[in-house]
Amino acid sequence: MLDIKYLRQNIELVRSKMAARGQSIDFDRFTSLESERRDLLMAVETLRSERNNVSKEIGDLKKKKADASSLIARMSDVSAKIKELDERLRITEEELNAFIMTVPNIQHESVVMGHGSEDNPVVRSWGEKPVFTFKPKEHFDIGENLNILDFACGAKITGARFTLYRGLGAALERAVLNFMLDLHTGEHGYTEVLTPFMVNRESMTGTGQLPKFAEDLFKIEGMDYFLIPTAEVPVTNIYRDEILEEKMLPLYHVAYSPCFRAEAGSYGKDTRGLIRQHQFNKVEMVKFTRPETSYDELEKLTANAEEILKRLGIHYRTVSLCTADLGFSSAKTYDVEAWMPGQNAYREISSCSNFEDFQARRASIRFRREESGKVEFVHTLNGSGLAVGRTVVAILENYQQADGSVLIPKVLQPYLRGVDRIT
RNA sequence: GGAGAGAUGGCUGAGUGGCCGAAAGCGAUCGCCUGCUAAGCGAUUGUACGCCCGUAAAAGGUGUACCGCGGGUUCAAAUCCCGCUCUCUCCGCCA
Repeated sequence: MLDIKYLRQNIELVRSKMAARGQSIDFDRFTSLESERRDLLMAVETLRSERNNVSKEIGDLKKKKADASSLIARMSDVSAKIKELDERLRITEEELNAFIMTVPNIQHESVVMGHGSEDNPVVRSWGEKPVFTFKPKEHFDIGENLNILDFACGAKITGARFTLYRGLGAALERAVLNFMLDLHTGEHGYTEVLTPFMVNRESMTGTGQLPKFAEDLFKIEGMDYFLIPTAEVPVTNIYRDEILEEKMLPLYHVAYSPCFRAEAGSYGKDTRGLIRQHQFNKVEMVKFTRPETSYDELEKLTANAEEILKRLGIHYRTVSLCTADLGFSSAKTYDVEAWMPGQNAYREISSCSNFEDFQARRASIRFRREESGKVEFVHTLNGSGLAVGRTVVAILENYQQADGSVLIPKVLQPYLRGVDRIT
């Protein structure tokens, strides 16, 4: 959510920023709603002020046993008027709120103008594509041949886009996520949290999934709870409606969670394999920072995600999302894309974003400056570190051997009781 | 699932219709005192939104709202009434 005051004063700037994102926003409607709100507010507050004053007089008169009936009659009218204006104000604020909730964040000046993912500039890459003496297979073939991934069984138990992992497949998934958590907590300074996997409506609204993206969520029947699409939601909401001390910042949290996504609108895309599931595991990093450090923190956060792939020995590249590809709440996003030899493509395995104060304003997460005592919004950032299922895909495809077996990267072997190859 | 108790500021806790944005204590900040620390004394101590004045930004003044959330009664609600949520205790069930 953008700052209403900022929006009011910078309409043209915001308009051009939104145009670059391919969004057209009806700012005339905003302007008229906004001035209507202020007019109504002023009117209602004036009446309230009168009522407060006269009510005091009535109290005094009554104490002196004097007659207050004419004042009471007048205030009765005033109260009725207040009620009526209040209702109009409520409706206007609701509309204004609904409007502002649908305006995306303003992108950082370093974000390049583009029309789609093909315009995302590559900012760096690491490692090299492995060379195979045979035609590398896709992970679902490797996994099924080794009997560690069973897509048919996942479909039987639940439905499409669910998978059963068997034996060393299940163990590999667990090894990968433990390795990630240990690295981020042990070397990168993150504090681990384990959160609820379903959250209420306020939490979903705080991080921006609602009201705009309800169709992407799974909702619990009979309750106003939702399955989380990412640990970002519960972790960011830890500090919802709080004022933090400046010296607490920056706060680093890392959380494992399963992620549940309805994947509405992605029919026919990545229908085979682990790439696009209704349920997948992810290790998520979340930061709360002072505004002046958030872009440095974004670089560090992205480096923390990349470090996982370096240690696993998987070639990747990092792209900076262009205006058209940038998420709703994000001011700047780096995607880390791992090389997947079976697919002969780079696939997103992490997405690291700086939301600046966009989420913090929605979720009301603030901090008090030590110097001035002033309250300001924090900046929130988050990034996958990494998507666990897709990391397993990358391992299977990059470490596959001619005989169909898969080597286990050295760093994971301690997490697999020393197993160095799945056969 | 059944029975009961509760929700007030950073914290503890008073407040059953007007003098309550809210006593008192603790904590915090500033000042005095002091060789230093402690003690003591004094002052300050929420957030949001609007308006005025003014500014590079601020400061300042003023109004309104906020005592779990939503509604109602009343000239007037932290206080009375209704609904909801959450917390705690006991019973049942359970990993």
